[in-house]
Amino acid sequence: MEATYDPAAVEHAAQEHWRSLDAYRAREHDPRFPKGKYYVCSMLPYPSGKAHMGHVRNYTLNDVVYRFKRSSGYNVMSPMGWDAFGLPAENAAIEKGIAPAKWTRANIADMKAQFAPMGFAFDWSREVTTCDPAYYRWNQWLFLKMLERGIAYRKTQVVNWDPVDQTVLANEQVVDGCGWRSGAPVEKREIPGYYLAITRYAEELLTSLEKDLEGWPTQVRLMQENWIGRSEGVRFAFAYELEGKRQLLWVFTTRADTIMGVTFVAIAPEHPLATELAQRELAQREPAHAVRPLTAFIEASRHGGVADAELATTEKKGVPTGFFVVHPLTGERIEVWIGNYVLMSYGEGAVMGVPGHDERDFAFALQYGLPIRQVIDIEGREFSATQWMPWYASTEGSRCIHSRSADGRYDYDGKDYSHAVDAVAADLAARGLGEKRVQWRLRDWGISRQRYWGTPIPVIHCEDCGVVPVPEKDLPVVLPEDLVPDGTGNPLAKDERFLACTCPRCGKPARRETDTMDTFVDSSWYYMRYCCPDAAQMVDERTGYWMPMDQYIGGIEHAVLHLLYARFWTRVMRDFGLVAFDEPFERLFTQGMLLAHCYFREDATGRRRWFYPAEVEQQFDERGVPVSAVAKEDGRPVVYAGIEKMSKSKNNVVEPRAFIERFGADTARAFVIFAGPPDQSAPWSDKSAEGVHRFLRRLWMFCHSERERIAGAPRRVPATLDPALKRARHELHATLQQALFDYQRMQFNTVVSAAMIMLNVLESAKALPESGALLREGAGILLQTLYPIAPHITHALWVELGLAAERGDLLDAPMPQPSEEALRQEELELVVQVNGKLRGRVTVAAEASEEAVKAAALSDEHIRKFVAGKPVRKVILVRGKLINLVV
RNA sequence: GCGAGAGUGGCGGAAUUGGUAGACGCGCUGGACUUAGAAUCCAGUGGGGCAACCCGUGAGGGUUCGAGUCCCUCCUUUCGCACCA
Repeated sequence: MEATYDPAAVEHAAQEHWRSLDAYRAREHDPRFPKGKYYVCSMLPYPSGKAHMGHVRNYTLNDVVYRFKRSSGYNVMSPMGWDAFGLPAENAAIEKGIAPAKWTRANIADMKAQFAPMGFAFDWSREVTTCDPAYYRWNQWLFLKMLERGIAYRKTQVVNWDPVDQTVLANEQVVDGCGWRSGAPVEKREIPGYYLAITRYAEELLTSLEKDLEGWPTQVRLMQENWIGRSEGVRFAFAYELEGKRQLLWVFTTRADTIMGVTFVAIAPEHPLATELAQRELAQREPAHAVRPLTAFIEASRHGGVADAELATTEKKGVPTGFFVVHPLTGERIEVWIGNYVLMSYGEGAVMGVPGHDERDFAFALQYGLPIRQVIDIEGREFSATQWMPWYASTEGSRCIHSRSADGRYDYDGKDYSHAVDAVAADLAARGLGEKRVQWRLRDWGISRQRYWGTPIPVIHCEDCGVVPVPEKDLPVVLPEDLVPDGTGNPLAKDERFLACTCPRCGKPARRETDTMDTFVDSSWYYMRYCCPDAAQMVDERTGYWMPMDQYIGGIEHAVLHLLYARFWTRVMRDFGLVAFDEPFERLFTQGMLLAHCYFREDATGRRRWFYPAEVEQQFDERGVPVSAVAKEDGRPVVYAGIEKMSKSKNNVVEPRAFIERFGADTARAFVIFAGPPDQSAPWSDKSAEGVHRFLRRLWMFCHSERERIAGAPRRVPATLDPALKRARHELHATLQQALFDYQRMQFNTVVSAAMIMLNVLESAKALPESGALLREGAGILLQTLYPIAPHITHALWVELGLAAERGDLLDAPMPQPSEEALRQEELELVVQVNGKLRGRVTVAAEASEEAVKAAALSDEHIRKFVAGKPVRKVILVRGKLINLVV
């Protein structure tokens, strides 16, 4: 055994050992594991080409779960793959002139090589790469199935359009109303595309959140709940006449109790009625240069961002149409306005305007001088038509007032919120003008992208037959991999080889669809493909064995996108009989980000130069308070800018390679685990990481120096021990108990602490006489406790101490359990409180009665001083902890 | 604006159910070993006080024998949603 710890050699040897065993290959129904399957998986990475410490943290968490569960007797499977389609590859192509396929595949190879030294227990035989035709053909296949059943459908809808890049942009890609790449003002445009009917599953996706996902963080469940956004209300109509025909203008409201307070109706600029009225305006107001307010307003709202946050802060604007509809209950004539605050995509794209009891309507009415009526009263509070008060919109303790129609037919005065809503809904229903209705915020999932690097949507456009699905036998529709996008539109649209095809229905020449699928389609089911990567179908019975996944690990940023789509996709697969479960992820763990310190120096022009943390030396005063930081290169000061998310622009992305070369993967792994609770963000710190390295080195030294004694020691700890040895053993087992509890609840940072405590205990016990057996037992417990976090060094020491020969490979050695006997104590030290304040300690027999403990406490002179002869009114004894004397 | 979470030493963070606040580590101080440094080891390290002791978990109140933990009010902060009718 080497006297000094050499991480590179140790890690290389351990990895070679496990590679030779093909140790991480998971097999269905493996008889070696009595407890059955356990599927743990991390969200698959995008192959950017650069591995950073954040990856190390994420996959170490995954790996700790893998190893702990395997040591606990489970047949564990932990796969890995690549989210290989997407925009960054196209941008790299534009920048460097490389085909996205080539760039992506090179990155995958690179990243895989960078992950290798970390020693993660991935079953690479199950690797999935989403840009492989063998994978994405099943995206296409299921899409065709959905098309058949109407779950996928084609429609034309308003989207964000970048006029320079010639593509649709997602809401997140619109920055200040402009395209994030081109900088051009984004337009709203009606574009045909494919949608998946996720709203059909809205109810189920919502109720399942509470029913089936106890293993998910409440935060994520809440986010999904809000995203799905169920609201109960009333859908009703205002009647109107246009060109001699009676028509209905539908609106949705959750406040039907305020229907008597309607003073206007507002419709979205994209509302069909707005379009129609604008056309009438065009027809009426010749010549062409005449002022046409409706057309102008609609046109203006077409520009400008549609990002929701931006809309929320935009001033409320509108235009009166001069067109009137009839209030369904009062018969009043109500003017229709076009309002920029009405969303076409929610409800009916039209709302009743009740300025008295809706803050937005209030602001709108105030701006345009529309009447404001109070129809709700709360405990007689004063209502002002010039000043909005939050209680105006309250439903709590509300009563309807001034809510009688002129003819007396409808009267809600005195009714509270829910009775009024019921009555209004019934009255509307009786007239055939409305009914109660549940409205969802969730919208169908638009999956068409005018992008090259994605799954081709398998449809063909024929002049005669229209849109024709590609027949199943012709799948996959393979994406040509040699195209290099140049930033202007979709290169597929210019590629004749791809475009040209024949119509499957009539055989005439036709054109292929050039839109590709949203990459969230790829990530909606890859974790099922891991179970059967070579299957000739989308999934097979092996998926039934591994799924649902036992533990999913990933970032919270996917709370409403990927995690919602995957739940939806799973249900679609279930309804097609492909799988037999509703929810894909039994338990979800959202890991925190890894942050890093950042430092900069400003030059004369105010430009900041950011220093990589390792280039900076932090200086402290005599109390340990940081006072200044200097650059190592010139010793001159730099400005400390705090702890931030790792980013290229702040030059604080810590790359694992150099660190691992110096300190080893075990140190990197143990530090990212030790740095803080796994579900919270934690800062990377070179100094602290070195502290963890020191611990591993001490562990190595300890095993090296005690190796002979341990090897020659009895395998069982003697039944009777010296008090000092007994205390040490007690602490060892109590710490183990704590560590096992922390593993269960995924609080791995304190497991590292536990291992450190164990080493401290052993270090002080080694000098005690007859400590050999205890050291042997303790070293075994320590190595097994630490193993899931730092597998290489523990494996090496396990072998060196002869424990492998005795108990087999560390991989499958069962986790030790604390011994009852070691945990039992004959004597306990109790804390003595007087009136709840700590005043001393007494040592008593474990079974001592309350009276005995009290007597022992009172016999202590120090404690008597605080009791000061006063009568003890009450004694509270907490077994094994403390006694409190109340005087 | 709405919703959720978090505020503990110089720093990262501990403290299963209300029961010894600050585990473990970093940093810092002193010492040992070294020609010297690095490394390592030993001791100390919440604040105040010579001491007995007092004060301390964002602020203020409350419940309790006892509160970092429970309740109320407020402040700060992070995250999510954001004209959803």
